[in-house]
Amino acid sequence: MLNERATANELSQGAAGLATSGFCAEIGVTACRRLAETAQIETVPADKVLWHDDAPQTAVGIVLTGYLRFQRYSREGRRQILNLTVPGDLFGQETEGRAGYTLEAATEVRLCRFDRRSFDRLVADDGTLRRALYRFNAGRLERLRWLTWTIGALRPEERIVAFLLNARGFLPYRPLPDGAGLISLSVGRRDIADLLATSVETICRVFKALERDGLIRLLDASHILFLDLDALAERAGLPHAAAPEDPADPMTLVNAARGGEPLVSILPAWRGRRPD
Amino acid sequence: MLNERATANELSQGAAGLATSGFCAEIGVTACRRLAETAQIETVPADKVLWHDDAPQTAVGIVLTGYLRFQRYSREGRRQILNLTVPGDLFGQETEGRAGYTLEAATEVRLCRFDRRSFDRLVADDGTLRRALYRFNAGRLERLRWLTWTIGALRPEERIVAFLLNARGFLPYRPLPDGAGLISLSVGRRDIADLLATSVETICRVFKALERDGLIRLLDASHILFLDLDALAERAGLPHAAAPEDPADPMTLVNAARGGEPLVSILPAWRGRRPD
DNA sequence: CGTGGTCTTGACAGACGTCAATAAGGGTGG
DNA sequence: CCACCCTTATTGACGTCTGTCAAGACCACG
Repeated sequence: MLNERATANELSQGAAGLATSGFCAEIGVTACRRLAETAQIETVPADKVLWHDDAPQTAVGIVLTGYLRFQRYSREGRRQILNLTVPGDLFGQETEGRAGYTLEAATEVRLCRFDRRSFDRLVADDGTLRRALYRFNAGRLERLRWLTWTIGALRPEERIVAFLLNARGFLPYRPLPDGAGLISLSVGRRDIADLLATSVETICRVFKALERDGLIRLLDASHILFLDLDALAERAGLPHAAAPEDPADPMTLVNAARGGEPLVSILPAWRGRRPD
Repeated sequence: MLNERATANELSQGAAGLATSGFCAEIGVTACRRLAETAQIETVPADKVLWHDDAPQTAVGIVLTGYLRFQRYSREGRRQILNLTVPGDLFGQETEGRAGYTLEAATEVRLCRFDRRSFDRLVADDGTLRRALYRFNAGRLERLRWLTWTIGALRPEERIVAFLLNARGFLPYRPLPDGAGLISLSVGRRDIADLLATSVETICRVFKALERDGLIRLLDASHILFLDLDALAERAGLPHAAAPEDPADPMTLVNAARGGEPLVSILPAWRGRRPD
């Protein structure tokens, strides 16, 4: 694990890597600078537990790259992921987890930690930060609503397709000139399954079915080529073709920040191939 | 529909009817008094639409009695209820509903409306109110987490039982001396089904099964006698018997306020009966 | 080149949603 | 006060979706 003292410069480097609607971009320059004083960049491996209910950690920070899962188990071992913390998101700010929630790294994660005490003090002082926090929480609620609605009102296949579509907002994604797009599923099947309340097997089957129908193309286990976005939206049971990028999608509201994966590298290798 | 100008007195009457953890109790006397100036008590019938996405209503207020449902439909007509607004809850404060949400009365509802403009101004002025708002939103998030987890990680039967148990926190409920309890399901089966992402038929079957096993007793369609709370908790797949009233249950955090139904009236009629 | 983990595929069973018919209330008007 | 009707709840029968189990393929890593 990599620990280092973050200079203000490094932090703003990190912040610069985040897209415009990341939390960092909202809080204003002054707050950002004051936070930087206690910030430290850290890299944690996948599956590391950052926080669970009986360990009142002082973990507050922002995810720079990678993904965290906020989850809870049922007694019979079924797991439900309540939130995917994506690059640009604040994490650990919630004190209210009295139930058995845990916060874990879903992938290797680079994050920027703040001293809890300083953070709280800063929140008390800085109205801009407080307002940003408020807006962030509103976004978090909206995201959870999307998830709940998806799980509750859509069938597994629809869920999975809907997830693929709005994953464009927070997973490494690159639109291609011909209307297609390439996405990188950097989180594992298991996590996707437990987010969408389905099974990894069903995910596989749906993926293959979509490929058979020519809507997507599976390059490898973690790279999918979207061939027909409209047909996908149709299949997801969405009102209409979800707008490619900009609005309407609650998930993208908070996270325009992407994973920062070198998505280009895999592209050339597959570029010329016919869809045979 | 009943419209009247609320005097400060009437409002505090209404507020007095709310239990301690209702939103009203949190905002402090001054804010409460200033709100009362523009408040008006109103009674709306069941199924009345209070708000939907393309009608940017100025509806802000507090539910005094009855229940609101905050919901969204899928294209195929499946509905998911995202939140039950219970007595003591603030409603309408969320501006962020760009998706096709609607807010409707699930039962006949008595509510206390505020002028949106005054309310917003008051929020800007009063720090206490703002903090209460923040806490309220945190509670709302926690409630939604509970729902999501319940839908995602529990099977239909478990969901239904879990719902029954924590409905003690927000539906008319009266604990009985012998450890039993009487609850009034003032919201219809359909709404419960769409909240828990299941069907009314399944709810019926589960109820009957629970009655066969002696865990509950169905007095009539909307009144249930809890006979064995521990066994119910077990059946719900909960870690242990959920505490009767006070803590641990996210749903009760925000709403200790109950429905205010004359629950006593039905009681004597069934009291002496053997469980045959 | 083994080994463990994740992903994929197939076979299978059962839970639960859907459809349809009946029962039970609750309200309204004669 | 009864008859009627319409909504909601209940019960039964049925089919299928999808989760589970088990085996195999595919990587990535050591």
